Amino acid sequence: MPDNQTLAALFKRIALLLELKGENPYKIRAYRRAAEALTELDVPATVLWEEQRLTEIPGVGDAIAKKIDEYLRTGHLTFLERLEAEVPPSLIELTQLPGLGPKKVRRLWQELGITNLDALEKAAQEGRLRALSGFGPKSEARILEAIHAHRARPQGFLLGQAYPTALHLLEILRALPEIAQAEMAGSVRRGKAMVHDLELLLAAASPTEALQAALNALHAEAEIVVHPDYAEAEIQPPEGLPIHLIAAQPARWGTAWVFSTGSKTHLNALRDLATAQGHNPEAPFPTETAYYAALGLPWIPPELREGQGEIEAAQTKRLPNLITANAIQAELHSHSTWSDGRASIREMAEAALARGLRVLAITDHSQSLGVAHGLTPERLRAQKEEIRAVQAALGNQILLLQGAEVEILADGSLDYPDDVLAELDVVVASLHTSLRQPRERITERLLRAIRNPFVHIIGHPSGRLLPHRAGADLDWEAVLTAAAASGVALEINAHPRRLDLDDEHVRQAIDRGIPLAINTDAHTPTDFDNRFYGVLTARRGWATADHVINTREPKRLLAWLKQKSTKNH
DNA sequence: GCCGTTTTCGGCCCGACTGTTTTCAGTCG
Repeated sequence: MPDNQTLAALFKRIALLLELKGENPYKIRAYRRAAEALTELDVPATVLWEEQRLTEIPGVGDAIAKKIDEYLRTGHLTFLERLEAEVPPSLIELTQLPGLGPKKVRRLWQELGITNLDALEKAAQEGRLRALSGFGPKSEARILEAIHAHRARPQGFLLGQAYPTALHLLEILRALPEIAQAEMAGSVRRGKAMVHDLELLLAAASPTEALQAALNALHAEAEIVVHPDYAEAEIQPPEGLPIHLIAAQPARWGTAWVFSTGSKTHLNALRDLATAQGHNPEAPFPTETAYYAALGLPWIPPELREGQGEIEAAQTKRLPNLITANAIQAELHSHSTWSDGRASIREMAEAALARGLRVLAITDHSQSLGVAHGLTPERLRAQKEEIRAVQAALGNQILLLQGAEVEILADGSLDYPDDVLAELDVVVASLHTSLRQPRERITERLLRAIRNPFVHIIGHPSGRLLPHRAGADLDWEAVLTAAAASGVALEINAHPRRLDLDDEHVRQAIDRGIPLAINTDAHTPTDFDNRFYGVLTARRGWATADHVINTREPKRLLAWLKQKSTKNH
C-alpha cells in the first residue's frame, strides 16, 4: 500500500505540471495544500480511505479524495497521466534551476520548444534566449552557470527519506527465517546528509538463499552475484532509491559490516594499516569490534569513518565520546500557529513532553517575514500570555521559554529593537531572504547578527536547502572567528533538507570552541523526531554532548542564556 | 480545488529582490 509520502508526491507533481500548463494559481495551491496535509498526517491515509473519511483531511475535498481513491484502487491516476501527455514532465527538471520558475519555463517551452536541459543549454549558448522578453544576456549567463552547477551537484536522496525506508526494509528482512541478522550499512549508516543508495547487510548460513528470500519478500527482481566470501544483489527501482543487499555468513559478519559501511577512504586506510602490520585486511571476524581489535584499534563509530583522522585518533585513544540522541534535553527552535507552525503552543509543548524534552522554546518568526505571518512586538506580548497559560496548565513537567526566530534584515540589523529582544528568553537569528548576495555583503550581514549581544543562536547558518539550493556564499573563516569571539551558538538545524551547519563546519566550529545547538525548527509535532538527523550530523562533526547546549540541565541552560544576553552590557 | 461564526460563491498569507524594464513580471522564501 502506498504511504502518505507517495500520495503527497503525486499531488506535488500535479501542482507543478498544472503550474507549467498555466492553470489557475488557486487550484494549484489547493493541490499543494493537500500534498502538505498528507505529508503531515499522523495516520496512514489508507486507513482513512478504508473508512471513507478522506475528506476529513484539511485541504482534501471531493475531487482530491476521488483521485486518492482511484490511485489506491488501481495504482493509476488518469488525471496525472493525461496531464503528463499534455505537459512534458522533463520540464520539471528545468524549474529546479535557481532563477527559473514555472512561468519562465513555460515560455521557454511554448515559445522556443525547449523541454530539457540540453536544449536549454544549447539555446543559451547560441544567445537565443534573449529573444524572449524578460530574458537578456545576463539571464543566459546565469542559466548556463545554473545548468553547470546542476549537473555537478551530487544526485542523491535525502537522509530523511533513506533512513525511514531502511528501517522499514529491515523490519521486513528480519522477519525472514533465512536471515539471521539484518543491519544498515553504507552512507546511510554513516549518517551522510545525502545518499546515493541504501546498503543493507544480511547475515545468513546461506547468503544466496537469504538474498533470494529477500528479493521475494520485497517483490523485486535482481541478479544475485556470488563472490567467494559474500553474495550481493542490486535492486534498481524505476525512480526510487537503489537498494544494495549484501549477504555474508555470520562468522564474517564483522568484516562484511566494516567493508559495506565504508567510506572508501576509511577502508583504504584500514587496508594500509593491516598490510603494514602483516595482516590480511579481508580476514573474517564475527564482529566489528573484533575486526578493529585485530588492528589494535577500538571500535570506530560509523559516523567517523570518513578518513578524516579517525584512525590516528583511535590509535592514540583520542576518539571523541560522541553525543547521543537521548542526551538532548531542550529544543530551542520551534514554531506554532502564531506564525507558520501547524500546531498550537499547547500541542507543541505536549508533543515535546511526550518525547522526553525538559525545555521547549517557542521561537516564532519576527514581523518582517510576512509569508510566515511573523509577529509584531504587540503580538509577541500577547503570545507571552498564552505561553504562561500553557506553562501553568502543564505544571513543571516541561519548561516553556519564549523566544523568536528573528530575521536578519538586508543591512544586518535585526527585525526587533533591543528592548523587545531583551524581553525574550531565547533569540535565534536567521537569514531567509537575499541569500544570494555577494560573499562580502552576506557575510557582513551575518557578522552583524553574530556580534549582536542579544542573539543566542544563529539559525541554519548557511541557509542551504537540500538537495537543490546551495547555501549562501559565506566567508566561513570570518563567520567562525566572529562566532568564537562573541560566544554565540551556531545551530545544527536538524531538518533533513537543511542539516545546516553541515558536518564539516560542525567540526571547524568545535575546533574553535564555538557552542553548538541542535534544533529541529519544528513546525509540527512530528518534526521533533528530526532531532535524530541533527545528532547524526553532529556526530559526523565529532561532537560530544559537552559541545551542544541542548544537552545541558535546564538550570545550566538558563544560566547560559542569561549570561549570553547580559554580557557586554 | 477547497472552504465557510465573511457560509454554497467569491475569496484564497506577503514583500523584497532581480533583471529587465521605463513601470514590471517572475522568483524566492
